[in-house]
Amino acid sequence: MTETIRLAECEPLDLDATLGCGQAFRWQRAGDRWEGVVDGRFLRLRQEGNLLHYAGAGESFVRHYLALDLDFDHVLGSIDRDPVMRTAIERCYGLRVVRQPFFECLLSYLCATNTNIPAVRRRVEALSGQYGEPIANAGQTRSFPSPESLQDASEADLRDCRLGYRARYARAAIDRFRDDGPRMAEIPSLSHDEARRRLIALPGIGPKAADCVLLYALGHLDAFPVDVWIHRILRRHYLPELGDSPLSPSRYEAARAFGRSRFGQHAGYAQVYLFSMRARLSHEMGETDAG
DNA sequence: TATCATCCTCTTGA
DNA sequence: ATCAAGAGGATGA
Repeated sequence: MTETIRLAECEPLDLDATLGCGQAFRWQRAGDRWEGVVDGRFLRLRQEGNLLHYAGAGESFVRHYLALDLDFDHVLGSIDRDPVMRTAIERCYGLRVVRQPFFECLLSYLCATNTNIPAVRRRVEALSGQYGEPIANAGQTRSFPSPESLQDASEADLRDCRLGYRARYARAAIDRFRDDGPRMAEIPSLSHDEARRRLIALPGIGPKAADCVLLYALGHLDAFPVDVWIHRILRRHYLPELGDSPLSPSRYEAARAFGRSRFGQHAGYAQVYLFSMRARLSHEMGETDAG
């Protein structure tokens, strides 16, 4: 660790919660620090109270990735609307939504359908190991591959990276980046609704994955992804009328709309805080946390 | 328009 | 040790 950021009073951070909550898949705890790859850089981070030690990138890169510029108390204040949320905020205060690279985030959440967090991590690591670029002074660690680096990967190759039936969708999505690159590159600059439509139009990307990309990569903090955990929590604490039938498209939309209207322009932060409390907030029938 | 079976990998429990 | 059951979203019938 070569450099240090002294976190100001208005820049609260809980690094463990932020990197360990399952929003980004390449972080690993190594003793008292975290190691991960972001946008081709091998980052090492360690938090010691209000000191954030870092190496592998410049201060502005680290600040931007961790969204230290965010008006944090304003954001949390805006979602602090009920006792459940208040508890989540108290337990995870300093948890932040990081700013992930678009393509990596898209493929990661394509790999995250119908599966759990550890499996996604293995897929992302396999893709990086096979097709990513080496990084100076990072040992065997490689970057997450670009669309260009993945052009040579066949569907079978992607299956070898444990994608399973998702390999076909991943291959087709990568093809879109090759064949329609400029249009894909527009997505980050579009409005929430328009970007969402374009994302859902991609093979293997449905409403949930699209909402994750909107929130974790495109900066739409009002996105509210609903996975089974959020669905359980909403059912238990907010919307008992959701019942316990599976999450159909209409039910998904109802849950999403509820989250967005209740928590407002930073609903995505509410989602992340609720998700981080999933074990405590959803104990209905001995469910175990898969991630 | 809404359900429902299918896809695959991994974990858990028998 | 081996294997069946189950978890988890997108798709297409």
